[in-house]
Amino acid sequence: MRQSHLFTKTRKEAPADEVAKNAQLLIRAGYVHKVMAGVYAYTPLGLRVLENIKQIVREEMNAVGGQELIMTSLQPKDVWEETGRWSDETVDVWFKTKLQDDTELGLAWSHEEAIVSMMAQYVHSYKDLPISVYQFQTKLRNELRAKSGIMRGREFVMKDMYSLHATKEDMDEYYDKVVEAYKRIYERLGVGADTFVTFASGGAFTKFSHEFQTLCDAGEDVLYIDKDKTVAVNEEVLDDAIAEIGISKDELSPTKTAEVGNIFKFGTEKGEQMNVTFKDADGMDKPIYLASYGVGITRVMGVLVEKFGDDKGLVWPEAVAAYKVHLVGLNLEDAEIKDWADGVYTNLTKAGVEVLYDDRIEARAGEKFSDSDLLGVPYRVVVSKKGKENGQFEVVTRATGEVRQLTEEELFTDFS
RNA sequence: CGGGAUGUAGCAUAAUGGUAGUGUACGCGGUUUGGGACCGUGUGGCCCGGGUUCGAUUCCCGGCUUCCCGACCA
Repeated sequence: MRQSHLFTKTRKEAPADEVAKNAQLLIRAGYVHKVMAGVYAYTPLGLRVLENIKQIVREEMNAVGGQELIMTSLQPKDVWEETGRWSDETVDVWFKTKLQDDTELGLAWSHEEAIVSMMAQYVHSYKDLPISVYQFQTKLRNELRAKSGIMRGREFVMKDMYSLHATKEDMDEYYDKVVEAYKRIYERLGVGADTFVTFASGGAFTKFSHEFQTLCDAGEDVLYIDKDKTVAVNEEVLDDAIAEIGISKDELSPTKTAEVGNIFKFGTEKGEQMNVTFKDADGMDKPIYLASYGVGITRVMGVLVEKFGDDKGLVWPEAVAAYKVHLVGLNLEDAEIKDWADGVYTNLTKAGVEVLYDDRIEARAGEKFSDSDLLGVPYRVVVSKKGKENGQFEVVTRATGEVRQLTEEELFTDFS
């Protein structure tokens, strides 16, 4: 991508109304555009990051047999009434609307009921199970208070997977597999060492529910963690947990974390409420077992910004960066240098390297370097008159600041 | 939803009961050219409604917006 073609521009100052680091940096660098409180558009750079995160999640979900689909944002009322979750008293984040004939509709804040309702048409026998389906969907939640930039919005992208089983054993076994898949996801996203699986709190499903919490100052949760990071307990269940584990509270220290995943087992609850059953080997009707598994894709993006961003701007883990290489062209007013830089860009791209090429002729070096730091692309490769003369490229690793001088051959070996 | 703030140009800000200044960004001209350089010049603005007043961006009332704290958060 030629930077001169990007419609987004970097800016020196963040809007005064953004306090969250993630929103400040993402807006300054041109990855997101704020539309209203808790609602952000993803511009081309931001979308690429989002898609990269999704792809990692997608690969891991596929690896445990998940089949991707996409449900709808418009939800019929009756399906949610079957489980008692249409009521605003029970679910206070509903956006509701009406068809022109006054039929009430809900805008999906989650999809358990939607999935189960759909699956009633496809699941008839124990031979049809298990089934695991997932989607990336925009969830709409009428939060009383949006906050923390893209980490808690009213509209956000979530990966939600649902697994249906004939038996509790099968569900439990699959659930454990997904826990491992989730660990791989966070590992690949670069936050594996800082992410903990904890018992979730609240509701009737506490003991069947787990959260994935990543250390993050901007998070809303508090985890009690021991020195070796082997024990991590959610503050909300602290007293019960330390009693159970037999550990003293003094050995744990509170740390702020952000919830990046939440998984839970419904068991047969939804199947019973919605009368979704299958025939077992004896020909008896049995309610399906259901478990669900969520990852907040946009929130994860925010967490990565919060964790890795520094005073100069964004710092993306290589696995999710919008581009791998930021090719920064200097002295481009010199046609000879420009041709050469263009050639490097073309060849790197042809070699399969994702390159953002700062081909702006009028921008000065200082501005380009500042932009490069702000954009957070993992590797900056400088092409300049100086470099052309000595046949070398300056390669700077954004995260560490490490500087290398590579020949053109080394450059291509390194990056393709 | 309770509490506290907030609203002036694309962005960041200043002053003001008599229609608004600066920085940045943007346009044009010129000098520069490895860390947001400089000179000149130009374009562009008072959240909405009502009230007080000769006159309101300013004061008052209401609304809306955005942010923060709390509550909430399958």
